[in-house]
Amino acid sequence: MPEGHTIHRAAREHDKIFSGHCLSVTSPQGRFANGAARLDGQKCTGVEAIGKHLIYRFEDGSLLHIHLGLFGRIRKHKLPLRPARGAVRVRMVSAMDAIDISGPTICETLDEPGLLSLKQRIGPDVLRVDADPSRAYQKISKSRRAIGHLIMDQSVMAGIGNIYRTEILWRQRVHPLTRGRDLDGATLERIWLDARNLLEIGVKRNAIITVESEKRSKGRYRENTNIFGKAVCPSCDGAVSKLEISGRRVYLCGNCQVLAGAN
DNA sequence: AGAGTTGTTCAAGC
DNA sequence: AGCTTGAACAACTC
Repeated sequence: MPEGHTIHRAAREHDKIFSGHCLSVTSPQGRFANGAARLDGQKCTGVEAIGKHLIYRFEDGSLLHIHLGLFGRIRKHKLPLRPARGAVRVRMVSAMDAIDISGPTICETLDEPGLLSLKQRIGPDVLRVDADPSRAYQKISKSRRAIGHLIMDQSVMAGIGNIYRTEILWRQRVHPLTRGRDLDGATLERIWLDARNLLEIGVKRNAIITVESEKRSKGRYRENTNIFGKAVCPSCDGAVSKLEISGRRVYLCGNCQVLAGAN
């Protein structure tokens, strides 16, 4: 489920509803919720997203570290609560609100040094105001690997997942197989800014929306993309082709996206 | 029912 | 060293 926007949206929402409140923290399915018992009954002091990682802080200094992986989900519930449905690993309940977390690949308590090492191995996060994109630009311009790989590599820059990768490169007319070192600084900056722009829209809308003029459909959240999962390029009407990069599918338009520096 | 998936890490081999 | 590949894991949808 999650690209970076999902996690940042959750962090903002959970910070609002949980900060300053005592939480009941339980682990209905036991497995995985390493250290959860120690958090039970404590006051939450803040929630933060770092790339696709979520950090909940508690008053005794404990940190709960969550990564949803490919299948993890967070569901918000109304009180009174019903018993957890499905494989819920952690449930957090305040006087007003509750969430269930299912399927995380990481669910553990962390100390400050652990958080520091997490922050150090993650690249600048496009959704964080304290991000330093030049760290990403430097890595990319030294690499001969495909830009389609690099922008989704969380140690290069954090937040982009498989759908945004396709959409950003199409919007910026960059061929996903272009080597990092063959892209100029201006292009890298366009990629960064577009990523931030799109993910921020994702946070607000709770959906991946990458098309320019979207009619605000009432009711349901709906994903709306240009070429991800599409057969025809909306810009030139040419056929969309498919590639695999970093083991995941990438869509591209061979007319619109230029392979720079091929030689 | 079985394949597919908005992710990541690790190990082994080149 | 850097890059690639494959496996493992997770929970749900169609």
